[in-house]
Amino acid sequence: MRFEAVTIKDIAKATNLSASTVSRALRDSSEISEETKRVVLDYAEKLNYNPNPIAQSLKERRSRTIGVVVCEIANSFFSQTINGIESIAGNNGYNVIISQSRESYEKELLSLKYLTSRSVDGLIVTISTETKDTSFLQDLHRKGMPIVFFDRIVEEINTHKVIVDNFNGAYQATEHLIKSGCKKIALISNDPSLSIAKDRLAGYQSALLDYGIGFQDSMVRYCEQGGMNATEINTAMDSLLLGKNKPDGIFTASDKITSHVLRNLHEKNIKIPEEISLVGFSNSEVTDLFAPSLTVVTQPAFEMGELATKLLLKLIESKRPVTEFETTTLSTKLIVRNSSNL
Amino acid sequence: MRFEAVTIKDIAKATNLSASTVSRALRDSSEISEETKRVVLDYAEKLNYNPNPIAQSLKERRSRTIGVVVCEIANSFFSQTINGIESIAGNNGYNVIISQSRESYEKELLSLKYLTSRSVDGLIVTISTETKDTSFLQDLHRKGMPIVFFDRIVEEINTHKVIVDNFNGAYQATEHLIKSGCKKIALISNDPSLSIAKDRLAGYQSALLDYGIGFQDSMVRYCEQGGMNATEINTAMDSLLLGKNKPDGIFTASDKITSHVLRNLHEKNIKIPEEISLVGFSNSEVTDLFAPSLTVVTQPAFEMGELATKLLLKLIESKRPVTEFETTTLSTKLIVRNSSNL
DNA sequence: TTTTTTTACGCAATCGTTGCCGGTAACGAT
DNA sequence: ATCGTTACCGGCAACGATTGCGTAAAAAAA
Repeated sequence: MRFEAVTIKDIAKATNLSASTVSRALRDSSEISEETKRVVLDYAEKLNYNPNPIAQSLKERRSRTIGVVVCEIANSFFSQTINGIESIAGNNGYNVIISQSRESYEKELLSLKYLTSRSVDGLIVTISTETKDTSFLQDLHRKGMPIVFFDRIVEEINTHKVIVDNFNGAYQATEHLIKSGCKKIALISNDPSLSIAKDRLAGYQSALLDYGIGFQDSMVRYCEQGGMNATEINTAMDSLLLGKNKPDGIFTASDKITSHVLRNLHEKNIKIPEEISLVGFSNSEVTDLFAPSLTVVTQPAFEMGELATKLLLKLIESKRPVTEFETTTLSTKLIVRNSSNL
Repeated sequence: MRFEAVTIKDIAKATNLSASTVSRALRDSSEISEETKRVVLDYAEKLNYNPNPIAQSLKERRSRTIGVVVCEIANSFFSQTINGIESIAGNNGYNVIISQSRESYEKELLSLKYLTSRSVDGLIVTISTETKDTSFLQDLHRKGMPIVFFDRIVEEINTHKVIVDNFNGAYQATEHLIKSGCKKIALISNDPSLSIAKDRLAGYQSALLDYGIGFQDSMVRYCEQGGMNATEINTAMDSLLLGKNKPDGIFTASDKITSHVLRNLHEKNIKIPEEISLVGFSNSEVTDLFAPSLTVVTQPAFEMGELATKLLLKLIESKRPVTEFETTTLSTKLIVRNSSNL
């Protein structure tokens, strides 16, 4: 079944004018008499005419569509970002196609190929935890595809980027654990190849150093799949807790990891914060309801989405090739609750 | 800046063939010699040619795009549904444009107008809590736009629908509360004009009846904004708890309402389940981590999305107007945890 | 009245792709 | 030598909207 829309030709036939005149009348050209404009506009109104965006896209060689590649929609941080993206895009007449990588390099590549073959005008991307090879993105970038990275950025590609101060967010979280009395603080993070993982590790290390606690590699666990499956995190937890150097505080570096770790601690009947304090990155809106309520580092996800989109639109709508790029760093926020109380 | 793609004409020029021959060679037509095909395909491969979907859309008068209108992406139930939608759509070469109503009739209308003006081939819709007037949707449907409803369906429009057995889900939840010893069970639900609210109310009433507990209107509260703001729910809770007939069990009929009610009970320092038991619809993946862990009714959101998309594609790709429509009802699942323990 | 300017509109091409028709060369059959 | 067939390929038109260019008619200037 097909939905037949009104075209400019329908209006032309009905008004006994040419398509060009109708087009110009609709776009309020000065070459058309007021009289004719009124006739055309009235008729267009009556028939509920809408210009066919596909035809316009073909003519203008642009789709007014931006592609977004995130790891997972059903993740508070990303869904909030998408909210921000859609709000700005919508206000500027752009639509958004979202694609998920599910932390898989292969799916990410497929997503990117799909989006570019759908001729998007630009891309907003956060790379998957598996991604080591960014040559496809580099190719796209070289060929002139506007790209903005957020969250997990690709350092070697020079374009606009939107991130939070991951170093400082991690520093504050670790510092908070230290001030809460923790002496042996573990870090459970994403794959260390990710930009965010690097920065958060650095912040964690720096805080330990500043407070005279030595950094130990044995206190750090990396989740190569970014916490997509619980097993990975449970393994990390097991090895961490069964060792001789049992931590009294855990800093988790992502949304998924945080909730999985909390679940694991529950299963092990470990008291929080009495035995182990827990602080994690999380943008979930219900961490205050957790048992115990979670001390979290939150990111301004919505603003990040807005900003990334504004930057992308600037790239897309720029007349000449852009060579000056900016990396915007927003602030995280530490919300202290009961999983880390003194 | 613009991203210039390779076109059929580029290949035609380079191979000294006509555009039509190239087109046919690429589509493996029998009218083209194997020789020519190889030349064309090799060249296309080398240049990384992709057919321009916009031009194809214009030619074929279809966009291979489906529009989705949900209330909020950042809601577990809907993001899981979107997952299902994207998976089926992607596998069939369709892309998905998502639009949010944020429970506002006005935004819903704007979303629908936007999507249809972007010439989507079909729509997957769940209506907002504010929506009373569905004439716009009816118009679209009458004009032949394929539409599939899920979750909050529009009864008066005859098309495919995907829902869960809301009656039974509510019945089970209420029954469970009764069997847990609750005598005075409150219901906090969405606006009663919504199909799901009606069905869940009916299931709740029926369970009360079956177990010899009279239904009292005073035990029911409706949230006209669907729990988009906490105030509305807090007001409902205040009036419910301050009355002489204080409930000993609460059944919440949506994701958002459930977590807001839990938060409200915490603020009031009410012990769960000792003072009040709580059971609610929720598709959040972390309700097991709540304090206390929540007894919930979950919906197979992903499958609903998949199914809705399959049905929509069937509508879109049907040669003749479809007149026979089906309403598929999936099952909910009651997961008993500590917010309602005996 | 004649010439110039202005007004208002149509024609045709374009974007990339594809369906339809037509054309040509090669080859075998008559 | 002529005809018919087959295999291959090119040209044209169209999808819907836009735009440069051309032009008839009306208005203004001469």
